[in-house]
Amino acid sequence: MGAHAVRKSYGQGELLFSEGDPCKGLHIIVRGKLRIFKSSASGREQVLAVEGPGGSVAELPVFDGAPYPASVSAVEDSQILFISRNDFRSFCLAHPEVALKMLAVVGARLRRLVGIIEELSFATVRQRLASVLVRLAQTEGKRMGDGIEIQLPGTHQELAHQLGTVRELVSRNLMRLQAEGLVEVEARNITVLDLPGLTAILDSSS
Amino acid sequence: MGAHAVRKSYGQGELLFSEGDPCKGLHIIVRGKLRIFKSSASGREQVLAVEGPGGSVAELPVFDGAPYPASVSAVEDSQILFISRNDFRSFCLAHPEVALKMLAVVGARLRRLVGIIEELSFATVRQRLASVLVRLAQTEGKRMGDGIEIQLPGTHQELAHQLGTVRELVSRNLMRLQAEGLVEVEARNITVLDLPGLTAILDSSS
DNA sequence: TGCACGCTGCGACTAAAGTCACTCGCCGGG
DNA sequence: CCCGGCGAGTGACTTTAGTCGCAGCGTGCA
Repeated sequence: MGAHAVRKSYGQGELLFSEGDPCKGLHIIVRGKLRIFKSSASGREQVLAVEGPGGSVAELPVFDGAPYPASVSAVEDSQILFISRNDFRSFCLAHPEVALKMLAVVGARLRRLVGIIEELSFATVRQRLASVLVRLAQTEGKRMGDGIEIQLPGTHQELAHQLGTVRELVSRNLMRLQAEGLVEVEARNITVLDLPGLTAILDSSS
Repeated sequence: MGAHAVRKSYGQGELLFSEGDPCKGLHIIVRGKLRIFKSSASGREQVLAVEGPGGSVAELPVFDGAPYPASVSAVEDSQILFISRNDFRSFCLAHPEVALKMLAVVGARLRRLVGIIEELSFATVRQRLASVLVRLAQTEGKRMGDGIEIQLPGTHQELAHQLGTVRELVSRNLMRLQAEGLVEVEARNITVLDLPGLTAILDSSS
């Protein structure tokens, strides 16, 4: 009866499973950070979500039994709680409020995916980049004398994967924002000098 | 106690609700066809899904109470069964298996969204177009002497919205496929002459 | 009959995205 | 100390996407 959970550990960069693999069960993050992503034949990647402690991964195939629609890897060393498909199903049937909770979680993920679709089909790389910079500035930005200091979560390559583009465009667009006086770039540390100006980029139709 | 459902009717093109509206409840399609879509400031649209009879719409905000993430309009005259948010919630709590069913439905939608993201970030307009042609040929295509006859579900404009692009590109790419001898275009009726060739477009990395 | 409107086909153009091929600087291991 | 690898910057180029403006065509309706 007690949820039969198994503890698992993954090292940085390790793959939990790949797109297309049959679904074994639900993964809950105890410690660390996971990256859900799609990869293309030509080596490109598109990150769908990054989940931290308390988050879960692969909720959906648990319910329809179909294979995983995307791959998941560990961004950093992580500890995972694993619950098999059947155990979780019966747990949901016994506790309907848990099922509703799951619906809320899946709903939130759905919203984020819709957001990604919106950005991919309506926004330029420049706008998407500005978008993450604004988000970073608003959440983990440190107010300094001359602006807000933020720091990129990973390499340009990784950021490119999140934006659905390539490294060079990230680099170039960052430089362009700097040339326009909106930000100051020093490697991975960025100072946002003109947040309103940066925000204005988000809804410029031209 | 019995699920308090209301019948509603919508004419062709009518809007059921817009992105950002507060969520009232769940919509189930009795007859007709609904289109879930996002629209941008500059008038562009991206179709997220088209649902037919038996399908439902706006499942997710029912559970988290947040506003609708996208807009929904009727593609053709439609009859809808509407269930208010609270009625449906309590119904789910009383019948856990219904909640699980909903999870499966939402899961399927999630899968489709992931598919859209994949196409948007990895595939060209040409490939996406070829993709829908192949899908149409495989589902509702009529085998004729010289090929498979299919017919576009709507105008080029509408198809463009589904592909996340503009009318002209649909027109041009169709013409190009014709020039290459893969299809024959006569207005909205298309004859697929070389299905393997068309399929080959889908995974050409260059 | 003919006019208006919606759908489609182009041509020419601009802009954005992506590719290739390199250079440079930094850091860590041999 | 030198080397190798990785991340980053950059110029030049190709390809794809998107924009603008307009012409042709059919259908329906006055």
